[in-house]
Amino acid sequence: MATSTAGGSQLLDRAALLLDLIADGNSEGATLKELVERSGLNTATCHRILNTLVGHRLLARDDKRRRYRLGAKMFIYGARAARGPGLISRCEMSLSRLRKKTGETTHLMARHNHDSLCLDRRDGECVVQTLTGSIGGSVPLGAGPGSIAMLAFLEREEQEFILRANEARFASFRDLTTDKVSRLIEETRGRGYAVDIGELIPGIAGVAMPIHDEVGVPVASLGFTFLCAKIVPDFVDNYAALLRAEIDLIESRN
Amino acid sequence: MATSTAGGSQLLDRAALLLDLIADGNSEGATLKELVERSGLNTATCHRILNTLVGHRLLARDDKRRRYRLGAKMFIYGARAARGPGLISRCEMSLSRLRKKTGETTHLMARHNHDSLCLDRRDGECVVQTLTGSIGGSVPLGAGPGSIAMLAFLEREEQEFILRANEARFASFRDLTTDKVSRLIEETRGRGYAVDIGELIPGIAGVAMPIHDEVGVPVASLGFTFLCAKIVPDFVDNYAALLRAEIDLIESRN
DNA sequence: TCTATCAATTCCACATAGTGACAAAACATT
DNA sequence: AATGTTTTGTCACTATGTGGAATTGATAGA
Repeated sequence: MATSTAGGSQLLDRAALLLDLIADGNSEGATLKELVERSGLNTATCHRILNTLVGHRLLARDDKRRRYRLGAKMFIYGARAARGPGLISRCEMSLSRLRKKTGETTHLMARHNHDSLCLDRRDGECVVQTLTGSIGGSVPLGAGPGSIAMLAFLEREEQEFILRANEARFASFRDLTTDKVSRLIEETRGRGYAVDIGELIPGIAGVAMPIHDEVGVPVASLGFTFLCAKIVPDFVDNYAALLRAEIDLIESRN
Repeated sequence: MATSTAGGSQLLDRAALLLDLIADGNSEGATLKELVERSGLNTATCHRILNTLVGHRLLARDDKRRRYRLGAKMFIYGARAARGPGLISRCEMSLSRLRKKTGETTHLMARHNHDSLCLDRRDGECVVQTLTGSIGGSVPLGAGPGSIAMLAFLEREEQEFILRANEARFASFRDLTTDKVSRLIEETRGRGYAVDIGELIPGIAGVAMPIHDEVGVPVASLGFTFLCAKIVPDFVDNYAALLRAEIDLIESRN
């Protein structure tokens, strides 16, 4: 998970760790006890840090003060960050253009630890079921083309680590196994983009391509979700070409 | 600004303060020097904290490492928080319903320090110019109905403080002065919701109503933006009734 | 190209701020 | 009433974070 900032400051590192643990919690909200266990911190220390974060509204307490979750400040910072010159605003136009050109549902996914998370999307003309649902939804890295597109271009070592970590979670997806994901990774590497045709959700297909940061690490992906029924020869290639063009544009602004 | 958590932890308090200062920076990005001045921290200390936050990707450095802005984690936390049982997801349905019933642009605004910020919105059938633009945009508290709706129901003392703080910034809005805002506040208090008919942007009107938290403090507002030309008798009242109904629903879930 | 200036970064000795063990009160859940 | 969990406190210790000063790095002007 590489939560070690080395020359950082202990308290801040711990606070950041707790924020991450809480953000990771699949179901929303983590209890003190869980956080103590997962972070390895002393109960008193953990509680003190959480309290301070709640005080600053970076976290919020719920259910009659028994569970911690991300706080109101996070909405605000998130919204603010989205406006700044970050990923989301750099991809905004691309999403809209892709949506307009094709009429399909388009999305921007980003990586967060072992998950792939929907940062932004444009809904298509016909409503299709997507893995992540709307903004904020997440799936284990490895499930779905948007997710594979990122995973495929990570370092081998990291890939394997993530595959092992997510192994159990793949079970809840149709026919998904570590082996299958490995195969998809190879295909995606060869092809340059990820494709899924009705494998995860019957009748639903997806194409996605990774976005790399300045140093070449894949940090996000741009993709389409559409109905398998629409596919005709060259259909997928054409969509991939559209993605390629937008991503070239996005990456050129790095 | 009440950034004192009293029994908090110094380092965390400072880090939270810096995050806020950076998020507040109207133009994106703040330099170390600015942050040192505005926070009153020692340069070295400030630098160390910022570095650690950058290490955790809560902040990001730009322009060849010369400016700090909100980092990638903020997108992620923001997106995650939006999904949880917070304001955004509690209002999601309401926004969509309001948009559907009226065909107008609807938005959810929240308060952040002295600003009012667009957390979510649904675009209407005809594109209208709005004060805040899309998600993440902000205006000084006092400008625009979505903003007045919140300001009007704050404590008097706080209102006055904010008015004084924002005085200079009102100048960049059409005909806006502290006096005028005060007048609008009174009207809004009496009426229960805020209305602007072509005053800030010629030809554009807005209605907005505050959302209160568990203890009755206004934390957000729900509103419409539409063309003045559409207005007929009872038009605004009808829209206000729609807002009222949705907000009752939202607040009942507190 | 060289120099002056201001900003950003690194260093380091010191004291404060945060730690964790323990205990006990306040809540929840059964 | 009994159990388990969360919250609040106290306290001695020292690792942690602090800030002054020095170093390095950028920018602009000559």
